[in-house]
Amino acid sequence: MTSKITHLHQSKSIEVKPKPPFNFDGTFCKPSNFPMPDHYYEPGTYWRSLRVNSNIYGIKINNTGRIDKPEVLISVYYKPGLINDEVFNLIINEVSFRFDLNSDYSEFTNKFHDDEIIGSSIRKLKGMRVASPYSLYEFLIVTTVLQNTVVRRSVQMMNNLFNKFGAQITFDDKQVFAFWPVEIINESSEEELRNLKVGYRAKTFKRQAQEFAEDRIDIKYLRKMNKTELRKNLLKIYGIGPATVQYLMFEQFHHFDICEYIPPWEQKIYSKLLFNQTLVDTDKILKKIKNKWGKWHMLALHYLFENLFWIKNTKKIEWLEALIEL
DNA sequence: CATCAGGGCCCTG
DNA sequence: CAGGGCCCTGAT
Repeated sequence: MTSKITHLHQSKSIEVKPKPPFNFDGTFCKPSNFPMPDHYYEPGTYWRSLRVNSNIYGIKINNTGRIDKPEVLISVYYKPGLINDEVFNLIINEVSFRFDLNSDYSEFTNKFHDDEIIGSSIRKLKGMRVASPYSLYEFLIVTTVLQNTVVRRSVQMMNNLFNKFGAQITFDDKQVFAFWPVEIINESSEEELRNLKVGYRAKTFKRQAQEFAEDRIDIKYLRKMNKTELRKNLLKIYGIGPATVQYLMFEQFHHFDICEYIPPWEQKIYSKLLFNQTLVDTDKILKKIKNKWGKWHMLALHYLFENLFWIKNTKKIEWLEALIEL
């Protein structure tokens, strides 16, 4: 509850050149995601907190290039003494990985530039990366608060967690929350967590924190695994089922061809977007996306999905409003 | 007022 | 492999 704010004054920057095409705003702003207090975005600039082991850094990313001539300036803000070349490089590499800056999306965007369904999404978001700014542990917090509830409550749970366990930092005139270290949850009681209105998820948080605290999850190892192994190992983690494992493999590990399951909410949206119907059987949806977009089918859905929410930001989409409750 | 579903997953039989 | 239970909250 103590709202101690850490100021980060010093910074070090580096230019990074992603492979073209690269869409800055599509990469750093995901309108379909629910609001999180850990970052701040405005067109062309993105600020967020980043926890590396027991230290917290501020990250600012500026767009200094264009879609076909990409360049970003990544600045790392730190407390005196908490940076050296090794840590700086680690942070830059990690940020590059999480936002998938080093991948080449040109084959995909060229191939489907004029596709009847995703063509307009590609033309608008060409070079948008599949990005997840979180560590694996942090991502599991997000997916857990999403489970079996409405978005409004997910937001409430997330804010309660940040207020109780998070740290606040300010840098470059922006103030954001940072995630807590695993140990804090591991040392808290389930009752303490339940007081944050997370319900039965308290148990999930405890079990997951324990698995991470005991070093039973090796992210380096997971990143090297093939899809089958990865999936099998992720499913071993408590609280991860078919829906979460798919989000993980896609957003965190950048596998673009692993759609085996369509959650009910997305089923409604894809029924409309792909068939212009209210509810189409998930098997039929799966068959169609694999048939049309092959090894890119999940990426294709992402372009379609995010573009829909970009449009929603500027104009009202009646059928979508009905599917999104406040 | 009561009931229920909501962007799943675990556990049991 | 199907189905009940789980915390809570807004909608009905």
